[in-house]
Amino acid sequence: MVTTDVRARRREATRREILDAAWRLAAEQGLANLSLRDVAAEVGMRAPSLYTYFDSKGSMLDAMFAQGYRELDELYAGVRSDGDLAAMLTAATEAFVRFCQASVPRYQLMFTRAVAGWEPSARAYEVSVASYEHMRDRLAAAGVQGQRALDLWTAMTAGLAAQQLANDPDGDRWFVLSRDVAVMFVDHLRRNR
Amino acid sequence: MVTTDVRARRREATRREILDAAWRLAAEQGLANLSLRDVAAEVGMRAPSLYTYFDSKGSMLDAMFAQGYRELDELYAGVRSDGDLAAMLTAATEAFVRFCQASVPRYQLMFTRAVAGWEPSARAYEVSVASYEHMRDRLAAAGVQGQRALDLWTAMTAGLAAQQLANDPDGDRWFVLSRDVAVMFVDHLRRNR
DNA sequence: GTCTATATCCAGATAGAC
DNA sequence: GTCTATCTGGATATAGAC
Repeated sequence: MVTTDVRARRREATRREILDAAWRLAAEQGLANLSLRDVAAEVGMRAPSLYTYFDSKGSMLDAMFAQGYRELDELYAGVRSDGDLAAMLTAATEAFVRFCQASVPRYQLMFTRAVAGWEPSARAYEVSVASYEHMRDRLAAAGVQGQRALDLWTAMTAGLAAQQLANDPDGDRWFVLSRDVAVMFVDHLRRNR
Repeated sequence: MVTTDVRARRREATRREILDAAWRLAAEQGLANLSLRDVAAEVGMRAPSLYTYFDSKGSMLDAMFAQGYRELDELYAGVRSDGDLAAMLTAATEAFVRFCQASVPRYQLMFTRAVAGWEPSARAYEVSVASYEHMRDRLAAAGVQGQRALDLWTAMTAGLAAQQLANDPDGDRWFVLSRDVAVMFVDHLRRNR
């Protein structure tokens, strides 16, 4: 049925519009203060109409959460891995810090528990796990092997981003340490081999 | 006036009781869900009575925030600094991760923006700055000099704690990397001298 | 698919009696 | 200093008309 297909596309487009509006408002007034009323108003609707597109506020947040991890996945996929390891890790770290700076609410939704009564559903969580596994495999191929090394790495990149956002959200203070972290880490790997 | 003094003490004791109750409830039901009604009930009062002891919910959170940084300050003051640098940094990192694990709401209040409409007042913020400066001075005395090195250090410890709380709140998975981080960092300092 | 109207609930804060 | 009663505002979600 062609008409059904058209309607499905239209529906998907509206869902996108709603999510875009939600991100926009979250950036303006804080993720924790995001309300369905405001999101609806932002797309020219009233709150109850949103329930045509999402089962609940939680399922809308689920969609945003999964979207964030798909974006991170794409970002990491674009990091060049043909140079030496330190160069690749530097690029990955810089990309990650910029990714976090680009949208504070996205960062909060993906990496902190900033929304009061919500946590990602199992379905949404799977997307984040897939993203993590892709990163793990790419790093392993580049020479970062073992859970312990990977944990050390994620802690350092998470720390850079956290400090950058908390203390210098629009600046470079921790971003510029990306290369130091990468070199330090590569030296650490060499020493423990 | 003796009576006034007694009343001031009593008042201070009640303030303590209220803060203890707030921490307890925050641990049970989440910092973001903390309400004055519940805190009041926990100490056997009704919500309006709390306004005798705190101007607003925000000022209660301010007191909790400042309390957290005073506790962190004491913790760091107790870290032995007579051994070699790597040993001291390992101890400091382990202490910090345990400090964060000991109270998730305290961690959220101090280091994230987990409460919707609140941020620390200027007075409360000063306490956190003082704590930071003490840590900075202690590290400088031990051989960690310069803003860049300090920023690198805070990022790594913040990252360990963040990953530990997010992915293994009651475990050791990132805690056990404290020594690796310390040694890695000391090597980095030596190389850049 | 969108609306109005409403149910239900909970929050912080204040007025004023005792 | 503590209470009851209330103000004010906001949230998610549902019922049912159009």
